[in-house]
Amino acid sequence: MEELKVRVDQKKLERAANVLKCVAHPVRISIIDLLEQRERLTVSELQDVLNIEQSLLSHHLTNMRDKGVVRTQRGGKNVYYSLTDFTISNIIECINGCKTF
Amino acid sequence: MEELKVRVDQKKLERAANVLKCVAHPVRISIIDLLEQRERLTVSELQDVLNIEQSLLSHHLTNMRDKGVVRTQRGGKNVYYSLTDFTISNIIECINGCKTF
DNA sequence: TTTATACATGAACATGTATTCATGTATCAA
DNA sequence: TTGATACATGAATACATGTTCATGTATAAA
Repeated sequence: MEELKVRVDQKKLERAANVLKCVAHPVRISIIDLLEQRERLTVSELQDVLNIEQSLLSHHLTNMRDKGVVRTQRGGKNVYYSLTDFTISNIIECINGCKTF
Repeated sequence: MEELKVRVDQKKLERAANVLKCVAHPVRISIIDLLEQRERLTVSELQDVLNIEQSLLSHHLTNMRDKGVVRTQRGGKNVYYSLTDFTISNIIECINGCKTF
């Protein structure tokens, strides 16, 4: 019997859980998917595609920003959102790779 | 301007979100990590490593089972848990791969 | 057939999350 | 400076989730 223990430390576990929680929503997955296709998008552009209330979208984006999943950059009247770390999009591919789901 | 749209259909989005929600918890990530190391583990074995109340662990496991992340097999007094789809463990690697977190 | 072991379940509670609505702020153009 | 556009914020509500505690059930051994 070899030693059995959790190989991820507590802090990392919590950060990972937070990121995953942030990703774990249809709208937010969609946002990631869209930002994978275009490096940066304005809220309006996202809204056009997602067809949800401006305020709700804004809340989701703020959430994602707070958790470091996206970052923003103002350009005139627009605010451009982009993925902080492109690797995040792999997570969705991982899920898609799981045939069971 | 090329066409921009969400490339994942609604049902898949919801299933993905559910799986991710299920994974998005320190205890449950730990369970996945452990089941990656040993194909199957009993509740007691998990409990020994995780150091949480039996009932709480059982709730987490039931949760994971309901969402298809793990499956069970009884062996005498024990119930063995294992990953339904080993691919799920990639998610943790994905997270680890994201340097931002 | 009782007792112990291993695990599951349900109620109850606290806390967290999603959504809506109303309102606020920044930027630009007139 | 006013108005329009683009976006953010906060309060309120509804709903979901995490945790504990008490109790229930299955299996095996005595």
